[in-house]
Amino acid sequence: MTKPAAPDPTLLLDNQLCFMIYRLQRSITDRYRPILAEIGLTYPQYLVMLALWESRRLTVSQLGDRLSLDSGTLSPLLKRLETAAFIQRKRSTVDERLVEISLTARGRALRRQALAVPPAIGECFASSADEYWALRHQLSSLLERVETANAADQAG
Amino acid sequence: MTKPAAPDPTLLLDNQLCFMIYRLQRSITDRYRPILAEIGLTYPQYLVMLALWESRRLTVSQLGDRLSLDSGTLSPLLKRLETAAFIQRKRSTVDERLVEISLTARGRALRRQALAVPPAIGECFASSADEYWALRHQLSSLLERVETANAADQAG
DNA sequence: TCAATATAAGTTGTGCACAATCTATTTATG
DNA sequence: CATAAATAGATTGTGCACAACTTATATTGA
Repeated sequence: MTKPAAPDPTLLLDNQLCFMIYRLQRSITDRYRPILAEIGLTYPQYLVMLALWESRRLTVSQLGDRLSLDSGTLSPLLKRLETAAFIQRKRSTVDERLVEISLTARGRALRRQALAVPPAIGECFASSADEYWALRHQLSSLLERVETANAADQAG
Repeated sequence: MTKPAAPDPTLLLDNQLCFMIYRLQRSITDRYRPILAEIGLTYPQYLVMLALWESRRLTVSQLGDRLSLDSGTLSPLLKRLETAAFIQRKRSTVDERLVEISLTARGRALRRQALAVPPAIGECFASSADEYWALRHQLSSLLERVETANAADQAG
């Protein structure tokens, strides 16, 4: 008779909140993928476009701050959005280190189509407004705790 | 005087729960990265090892079911774990389509070191047991809703 | 003024994720 | 039994993420 492989519950996969959030994130991306594909975007590209529809004109590092992404991720992503003619990149004349990202006419026009995305996703996140706000609150405090812990590690 | 760029709140980045979960997932991975690096694992590799510490022996597709990953992701990942001598792969003699993944001595030994991971992550997920279980419940019902919606799309 | 430092963006290399395809094996069916 | 269909796993190609490095420009301060 052999001992059970993992008697200690601390390492059980299903006890890990991180595993739940890992699956949740991929599930959500799965849900967005076919809907965003219809308007020619991936999920990270959609987030960039959301940021630009709010701000029209951002430097690469401002976008990075907004989305918590570095130039190693953004540079090639933005190149693809430029190839798709949704955005323009222009060196700033004031400070030639900066590259300013702005929407093209096609990028601005895409916003009308994107308005159909949230309804198409449906109510799978929350079945009521109350639930939505409760969840939003929980997730935001969880996010803050993790980011604070990370920042503390960075410093200490 | 120009109109605000995004008067419609449905496309505001910060109103998207998905964006919160996207950042949360990356924040959590950031938190695990340095801790797991000390025992020579990435975060997805850690999840695979957790599954194997529970089951000792799994086929590639059983692992895929457990983690919701396909062979396109698992094959190269398992190859890296094999190179690191944490796991072994062996063709099943009963059904030669199957590849059985099992732990090496080194892989089993790694479990003792991994026991230090959850304490090292600390209490950034929940500050109390009650909060932990509440969060776990919320996330699991959210996950189920999204997966159900995805499955419904698949069918319909 | 001009050398040290800092900042912005891009590049390179590694490792997931996932779609699409391929090969080998097994099971189902005529 | 022979062939069609299904299944398991690997491979290829694309697109993030992120670390480490490079180049160009700006800022600083001796």
